[in-house]
Amino acid sequence: MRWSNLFIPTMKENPKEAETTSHRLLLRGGFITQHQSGVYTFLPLGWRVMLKVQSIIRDEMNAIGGQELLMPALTSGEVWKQSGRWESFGKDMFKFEDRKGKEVALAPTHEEVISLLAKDYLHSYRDLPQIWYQLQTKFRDEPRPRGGILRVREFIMKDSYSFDRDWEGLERSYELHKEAYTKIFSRCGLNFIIVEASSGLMGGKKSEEFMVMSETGEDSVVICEKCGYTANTEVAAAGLYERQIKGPFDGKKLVHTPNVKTVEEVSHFLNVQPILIVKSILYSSESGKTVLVLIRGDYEINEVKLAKILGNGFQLASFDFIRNRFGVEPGFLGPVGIEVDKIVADESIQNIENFVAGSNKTDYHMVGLSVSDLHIDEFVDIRVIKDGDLCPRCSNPVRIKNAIEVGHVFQLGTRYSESLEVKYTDSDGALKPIVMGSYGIGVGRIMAAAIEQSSDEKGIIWPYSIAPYHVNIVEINPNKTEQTTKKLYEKLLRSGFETIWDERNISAGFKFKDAELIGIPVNIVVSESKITRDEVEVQVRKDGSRFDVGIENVPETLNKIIEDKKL
RNA sequence: CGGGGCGUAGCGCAGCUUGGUAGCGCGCCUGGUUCGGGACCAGGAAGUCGGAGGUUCAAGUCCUCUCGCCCCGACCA
Repeated sequence: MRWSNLFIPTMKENPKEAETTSHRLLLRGGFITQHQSGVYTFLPLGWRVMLKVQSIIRDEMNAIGGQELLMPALTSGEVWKQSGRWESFGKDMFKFEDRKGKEVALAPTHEEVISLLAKDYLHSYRDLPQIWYQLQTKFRDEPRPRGGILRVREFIMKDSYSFDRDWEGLERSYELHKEAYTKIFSRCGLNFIIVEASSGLMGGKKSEEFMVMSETGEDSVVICEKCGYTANTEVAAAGLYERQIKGPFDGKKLVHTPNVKTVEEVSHFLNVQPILIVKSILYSSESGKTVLVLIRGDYEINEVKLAKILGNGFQLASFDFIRNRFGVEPGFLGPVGIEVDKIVADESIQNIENFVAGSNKTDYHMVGLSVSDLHIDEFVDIRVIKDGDLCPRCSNPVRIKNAIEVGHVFQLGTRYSESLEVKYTDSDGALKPIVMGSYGIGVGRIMAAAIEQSSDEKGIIWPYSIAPYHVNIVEINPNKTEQTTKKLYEKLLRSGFETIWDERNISAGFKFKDAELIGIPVNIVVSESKITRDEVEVQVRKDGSRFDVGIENVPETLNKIIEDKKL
């Protein structure tokens, strides 16, 4: 298409609301525009990228036997109540009433809907396995949308679901998805890693995430460069240093620490490192059971790990609960002499001696304590792994980096088939729950991640596979070279290159800036001087290289450049 | 939900302290000159100053309330 007919509203100046690279460049390049917090319109250029990504996804999903369908976004509240997620999603789900007063919800995901679909149609082991997928808009009322298109409230997701006879079947469907995902993200030009993950609200057993390393990512992952262990820090096991650390205190005693509550405050007040302070954190269950959790002051509690140990139903106790039950201000809670049902301690406590803890008396701490004073029932790993901690597999110090989650695969097992009674008759005549998997890809996140990973100060550098167009013809003197340029343009189209032709009557510099901003992989400069020698200039966006090419040989040369430079 | 910041022309901003006819740059429109790195000259259009209420002779500016957007953090005692 001719640029003068295209709708590409580029901006010279940075919109002030955009901080991350992808957000800024998508807005400036005229790819997206914001409608409200966390809700965007994809403008023609942006939508072309989205369509390309979706096309790659369809391609690879179909290749593993996936069948595309489309479920409703407007769902009945009833189905969520059946699975119990009406409550657990809570405010993250957009819920409202229709005119008859019936509760409905905009689907944040589709496990319930598809499970009920499977329940209606899959009755025999002969119907299994199945892989069904859709590309559809999801709605989640995120407390805080951020990073432009990275965390939004309305977004397009590819979600697929597998239905198998047994766990072995699920394992196969799961592996097929991992292979398909690997191809999808590779074809989209992303560098990614697969990490162990938490299954969170989805429920189920095994789960892994596909992560694109990026400073702007909201997730943090652990990477061991020695043995290759990778995991989301939400679930990463933490290795432990053997060395012992001793405090400076002269015997066990109570010290006056008026209004000194946090680890940081205690550390300053007593002039002792955080590592020598034991934090005491109280969890309580609805039935009134209490567990005191101890952790070293330099660590934080990993709620995911803790939930596995305590079981569901335990929550961080409120300040008032602590005051009423123990008659002490929360900041001075401690293990010595406290009456709780259980005391659980992180393993890291074993490595310290002669340390500080709360005293259960407001405005006082105990110093000079050792592990044997604490009456610990159980030592466990409940800490959030830190940069430099030891790898749980090989004890090499690990690194922690930010990442963007672009895909997530779950082995759901029978989480939904049990609660929604999705059962089939097996060959032995027995009624069994279908074993399910669930697999998601954020389409918009692929687009954003590609930019986070590939851009420069001039603009976006699209991977060829998802670029909105392949080639942009920059025509320097439109009124003098039109006939030749038109021929070139048409030849490129016939050769299969998605081409735009910038014949706008504006200065050359303007065209170059726009071209670089929107990141088309190849620019072809047509100028009067080179035309007289039957040549044009080919510019590669990725590395800035330029070649004078005979006008007749352009398509062949482009194919060669695309291959040589791995665009 | 807690903290911080910002709403003035399509975009980026000034004006608010100390109330007195709404401004700048870019973009847009018309005409002309340019034409390989966001051109130049001349002329022009465009703003309920986020919204409501109040104080005042007079409010973009002061007061109250409210809506929206961005960033940081979310029970770690």
